[in-house]
Amino acid sequence: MHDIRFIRENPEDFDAALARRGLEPLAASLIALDEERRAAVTEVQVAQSRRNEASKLIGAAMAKGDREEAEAIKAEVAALKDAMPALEARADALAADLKGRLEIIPNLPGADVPDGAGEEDNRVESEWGTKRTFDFTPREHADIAPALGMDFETGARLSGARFTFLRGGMARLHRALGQFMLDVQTREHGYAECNPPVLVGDDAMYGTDKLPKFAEDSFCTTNGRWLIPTSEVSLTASVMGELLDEAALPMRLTALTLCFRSEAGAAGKDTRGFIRQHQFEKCELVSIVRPEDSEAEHQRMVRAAETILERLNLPYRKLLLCTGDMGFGARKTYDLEVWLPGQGAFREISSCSNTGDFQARRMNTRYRVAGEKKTEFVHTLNGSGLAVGRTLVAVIENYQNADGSVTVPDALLPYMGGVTRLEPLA
RNA sequence: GGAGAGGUGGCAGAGUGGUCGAAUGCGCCGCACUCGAAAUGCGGUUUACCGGCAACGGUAACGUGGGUUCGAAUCCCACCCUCUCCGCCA
Repeated sequence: MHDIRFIRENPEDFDAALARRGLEPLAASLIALDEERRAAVTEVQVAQSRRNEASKLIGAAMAKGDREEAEAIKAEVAALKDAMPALEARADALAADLKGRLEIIPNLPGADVPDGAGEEDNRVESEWGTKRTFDFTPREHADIAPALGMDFETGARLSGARFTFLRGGMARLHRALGQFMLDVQTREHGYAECNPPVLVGDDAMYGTDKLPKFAEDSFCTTNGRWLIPTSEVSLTASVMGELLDEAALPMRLTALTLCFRSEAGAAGKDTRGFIRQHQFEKCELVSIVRPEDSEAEHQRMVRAAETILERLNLPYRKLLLCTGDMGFGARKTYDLEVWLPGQGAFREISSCSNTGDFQARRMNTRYRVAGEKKTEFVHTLNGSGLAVGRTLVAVIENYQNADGSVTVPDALLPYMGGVTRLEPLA
C-alpha cells in the first residue's frame, strides 16, 4: 500500500517509478481525489465538533436544572444531525475510493533494480557450481521419476492435473529435503522455526498483498478462508497490527508448509512433471527488520537460500529481476535458478524479495524506535529457502545415473535412513 | 456444537448514560534530593487522521460492525476472540 502523503509530496518521483514498471502516471488523479477526501473529512469534523460542543452545553444545562435551555439546544443539534450522515457517507466513499485505487498499485522498484520489460531483461549476477558432464544423455525428471515413485497418474486420478502422488524412496527423499532445509535455516541462519496455519483469513492475505488483486490465484474454502499460496502469508501476517519493540528486530521466521496455488494464469504451462503443482511444499524465510537494515537483510536471505543449493551441490545462478518481471509487492527481487541437465535449462527454485514497508503499511505493523516516541513501519522480506518440489526435481536430474537410478546427495544421507540411491522399481 | 463468564492504555485493573481518552498501581522517561546508586518526592508517558511553518487546535478509537440517544467505554443487536464446564473427536 502506498503512502498518499509520499505521493502528495513527491508526485514526480512516484510517477517516474511507476513508469519504470510500465504504468501510466497516477499521482495527479490520486492527489485530486485525496484533496476532495480531506475537504470532506474536515467538513465532517467541523460538524462533529459543533455537535459535541452543544451536547456538553446540554449536559451543563441539565446539571443546573435548566430544562428549558437544554431543550432549546437539543432542537438546534437535531438540525445539525440531519445533515451529518450525508457528509459522513461522502467522506467514507471518497476514502474507500482512494484506498481502492492505492491498493492495486504495485510497489515501486528500488533505485538499483534494472529497467526492463520482462524476464529477458533480468540481470545475471552470479553463477555457482560446475555443471556435471554425463557419459550418457541425461533425461528429464518426468521421464526418470515415475519408476522411482513419482506417480503422476494416481495424483491426477485423485485430484486432477497438477497433483502428484509420491511413493516410497521418492516420498522419503522429498521429506529429507524439507527437513534438511529447515535444519539449515534454523540452526545455521538463525531463523525461528514455526508451524503456522495454512488456512488464513482475508486480513492475512490482504496484508501480504495477495488480495484484492490476486484472489483468483489462490484457493478459497466455502467458509471464507484462504489456502495459503506461500507461508510468507502466515509468517509475515503473524505480526499484523502489532507495535513491536525495536529490540525484537530483526525477527527471522521460517516454516516448512504446504502451499496451494490455482495456477489460473498458467494454463498449459509446465503441465508435464513436478515443476508447477497446485499443492507443493516450501521452506519459507521471512524477515521483519528496521528500514535501515532491509538491504543487508535481503543479501543475507539470498545467501541463506544459496546455501541449500551449495550443500546439495546443485549448480545455480542468481538473477536480479528487472522492473518488468518483479512481483506486485516487491521493490527488489533476486531469483535463484537451478540447473536442470535433463531440460538443459535453468529453472527458478527460489525468489527472495524485499517489500520495504509496502506490506507493513497494509498490515499496520510498526515498531517503536528505542528511546523515542515515534513509531515507524517495519520492512518485510520473504524468500524461498527453498521450494522443496523443485529441489527434488533438481536432485533427480543432477544425480541421475544411466540405469535410471538416482544417487542420494551426501547432505541428505543423515535423513535417508541408510538409503543411498533410489532404484527403479522394475 | 451447547451453557456460562469475559474482552478497557506497554502490563495489571477501576469505571455501568454527560467536562472519561479514561481512576489507581506497575513499568518507562525527565527533574529534585544524593559523591553516586537505592529509596523518596514532583512532573510526564496511547494511536491514527484533519488543519497549522510552529505553538497548538480539532476528530476518531475502550474486541469488530451496526443501532438507540442531544450525548455511549457505559444501553440494545449481530459477529469475532479468550476462559470455564458439557458434548464430540484426530
